[in-house]
Amino acid sequence: MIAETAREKITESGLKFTHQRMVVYNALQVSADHPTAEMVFAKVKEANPSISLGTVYKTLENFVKAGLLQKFTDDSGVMRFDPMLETHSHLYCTATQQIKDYKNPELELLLKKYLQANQIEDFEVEEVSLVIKGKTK
Amino acid sequence: MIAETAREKITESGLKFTHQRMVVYNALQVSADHPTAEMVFAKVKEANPSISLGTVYKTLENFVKAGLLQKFTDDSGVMRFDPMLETHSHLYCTATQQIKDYKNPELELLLKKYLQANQIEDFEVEEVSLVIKGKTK
DNA sequence: CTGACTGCAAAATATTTGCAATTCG
DNA sequence: CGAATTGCAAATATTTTGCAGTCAG
Repeated sequence: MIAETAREKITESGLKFTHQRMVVYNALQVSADHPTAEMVFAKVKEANPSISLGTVYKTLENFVKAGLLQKFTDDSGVMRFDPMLETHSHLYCTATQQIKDYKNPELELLLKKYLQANQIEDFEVEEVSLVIKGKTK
Repeated sequence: MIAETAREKITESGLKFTHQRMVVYNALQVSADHPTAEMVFAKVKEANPSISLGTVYKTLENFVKAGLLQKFTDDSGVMRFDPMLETHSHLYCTATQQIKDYKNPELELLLKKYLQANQIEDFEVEEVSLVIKGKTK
């Protein structure tokens, strides 16, 4: 049951479980795009009309800190939230501005190995973020 | 002479040459970090105290459109401007939030070749943007 | 019961826009 | 001269913050 998964994940991560957090959590799990705070707010209002935008912002920020979400900013400077936690790349369509996840362990390994073999001067690599820009066919 | 180079580059790119554009252009050429519009404004005011922030924004945007600069947004959603036009990666220090250019043709070629050999379904790659996160030693 | 969370509104930040005055070619 | 550019201020957009009231544990 999806409500149960949400409750587990939220409490496991050390956060208090609330109705607002549950609907925000569920909205993100089913999102294919990488929604902005406003997009999450719009979607979540259907299930919980009294939720406020400020709460959505705070909730998303708390989820990121708790490790339930990742966030990044898109080319126009707006924050995007991503429920995929494993290492992955992003495909950015320069025509439609859509952002899709692209998971390719082989590519990730290739990069990781290269950076291990070829140390960068005065820099200790923690993680790598790859954005592939192009057009959806 | 630096003023001459600026004039050439600006006019060659099809833009009208103005004093404001010259100082903005020169400020970026000598910048090592990837300045924000505000940072450019602060630096440029020394050479041209009457310049306005709006003009700096418009100038930077025009330069990007004309192909004289690249821009991207950092993790906090602020726009950064980069005078390096060739393909390159960025080193992002998670401790100091500093962003440095990292040019490595071998790595770029490796990525390019991999993506050529392994086509992504329904997607035509145009360019690749790599951000390496970690800590400056 | 108590600290954490919510809703609301105001504030802070970053960027864009409109327009009259000015400047480049 | 005419079109493009500038400076300034007001408008937008996004995100953060403060605080009084509410709720989960």
